[in-house]
Amino acid sequence: MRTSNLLLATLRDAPADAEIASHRLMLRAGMVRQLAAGIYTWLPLGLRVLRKVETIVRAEMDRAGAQEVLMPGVQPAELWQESGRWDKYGPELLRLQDRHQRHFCLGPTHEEIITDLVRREVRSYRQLPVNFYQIQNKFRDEIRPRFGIMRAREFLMKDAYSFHLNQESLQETYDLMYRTYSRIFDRIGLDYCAVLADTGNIGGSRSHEFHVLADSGEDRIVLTGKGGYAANIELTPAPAAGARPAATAVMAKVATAGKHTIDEVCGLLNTTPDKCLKTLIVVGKDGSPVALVLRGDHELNRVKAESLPSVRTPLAFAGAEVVRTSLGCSVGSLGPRGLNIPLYVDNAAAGVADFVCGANEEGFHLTGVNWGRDLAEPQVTDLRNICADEAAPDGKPARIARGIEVGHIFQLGTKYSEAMKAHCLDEAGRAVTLIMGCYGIGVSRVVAAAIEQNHDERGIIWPASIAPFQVALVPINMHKSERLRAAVESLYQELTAAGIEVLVDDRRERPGVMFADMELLGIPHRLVFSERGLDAGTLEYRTRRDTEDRAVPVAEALSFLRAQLISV
RNA sequence: CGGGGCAUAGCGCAGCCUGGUAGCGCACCAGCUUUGGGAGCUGGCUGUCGGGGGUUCGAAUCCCUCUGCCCCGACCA
Repeated sequence: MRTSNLLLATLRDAPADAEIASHRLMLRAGMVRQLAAGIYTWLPLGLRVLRKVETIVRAEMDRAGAQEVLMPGVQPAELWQESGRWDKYGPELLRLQDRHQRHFCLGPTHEEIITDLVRREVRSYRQLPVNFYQIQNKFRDEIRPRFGIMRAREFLMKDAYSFHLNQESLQETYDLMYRTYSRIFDRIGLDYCAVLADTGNIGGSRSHEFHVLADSGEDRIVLTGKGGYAANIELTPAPAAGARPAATAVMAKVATAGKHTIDEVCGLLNTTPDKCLKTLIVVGKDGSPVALVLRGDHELNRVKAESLPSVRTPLAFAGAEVVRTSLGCSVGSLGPRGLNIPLYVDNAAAGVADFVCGANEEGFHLTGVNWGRDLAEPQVTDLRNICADEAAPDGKPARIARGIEVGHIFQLGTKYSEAMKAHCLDEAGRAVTLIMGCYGIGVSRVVAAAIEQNHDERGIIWPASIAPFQVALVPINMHKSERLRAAVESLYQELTAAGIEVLVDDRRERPGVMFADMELLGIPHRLVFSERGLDAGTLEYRTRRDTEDRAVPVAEALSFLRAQLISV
């Protein structure tokens, strides 16, 4: 490819609203352009990368015996009503009507469609197990699309669905997919890990997420080292508290006017957050408030809270108004003592003696409060996120890292097959409900995640596996030298014939501009042509990560590059 | 959805408070000079100032309204 024939839409400045590195760089490098909130056009350069990821994913899925299909993006409401998700999915499901006022949605995922297909086409156990996959755009009307391609509303996903006669068969395919995903992310060359995960909206039992480790990740994962515990923090149990110390203080009410935050109250009362309890009011199943009590230095875990029977899903905090009218004071003065609403207390909060908490009276807190003496022994549960260095379930200290979820595999069980009556006959001729697994990879997100993990101040540094081009040829002042033009052209033909993807910068630009653009694009290898070099019979070579040039004899350029392409 | 912010040329921004008929940098086009790390000079193009309504002799500027985009959203519970 020649830059004269490529939409090289590089920008010196990124739009002001691009927050994270991958978003800025994808815009600056001319990979994508935003059309609407969370909706992007892929430009030629970006599409090359996206296709690279897709190709690797497809090859490994095929290798694992999965069969590719392509399902519709627009899906009839009937199937979603049949599975029960038409009502449960919520506003993330973009619904629309056709000219006959029939209801449809844009597919955020395809369990219903594949289950419908399989119940029609698969009749016998002899056809099982099967695993169908597709690589297709999905649409999820996210509350808040952000970070560019990372959390877009329309995005490219590989989704696969497997069907089985029994749990053992599902487990086999699940394990195979686990290995396949590992191969995929190994091949792409990302620093990733697989962790135990919550099943969320899709449903099912066992599941693993694959995370690319990066500080900009929206998820937090708990790790205890190689081969140890690895899970999303959402479902990592926090360790139980030790025995509660004996009460020593006398309960007292103190004026704390104007002090609402844990830190403010600690400052005033000369204590620390771990001696304070905070009381969060969330919306209950029936709409009435429910109190959750945590230690002042701990964080509420959303998934754990949502698993409480009397808490409404999705978790929502009660509004300030509701709190004031139903509980008689503002949120900064709440405490568990004397609250006559359902009260759930975190393990750690239940283990504190002589604690500080709000008095449920505007401008007052209580000190020296003790469970079982000043208020009833609490109903104890695990409500919080585990903290760094606390004991993980395997007993080792937890390390907490940030991750970008790029893959997720689930054992769905019979959630969809039962609701949609997907059966087939077993060896004895009995109708058996199929058992399902499902396996997703955010293909477009992988592109963004790769950039998050591989960039510097000058631009993107692509892993070779997904770079849009392997080699950039940069001629200096080519318009002045026919000899130089001929040398570039000759090597370009030679490399192309050898199957190497080359981008020749044939623009009549100054060297600085070409260097800067090629580095922004993140092309792994660069060869610079100059009159000076040709006089010496050499080209200058450097990789995207180098800062020094190496002289390479023109005649050896091809063999040299071949060797480099293998080693890098 | 709640809270906040922004909307002026392709991108980044100023002008708005205090109303007087739109500007800067980059990009783009032409020419000349340059040519090893985002060149210099000269000349040029580019705007329904997000849409609609109102106030006014006059609105980018003040008021109302709609739309779009962005940020934040337990840790004040």
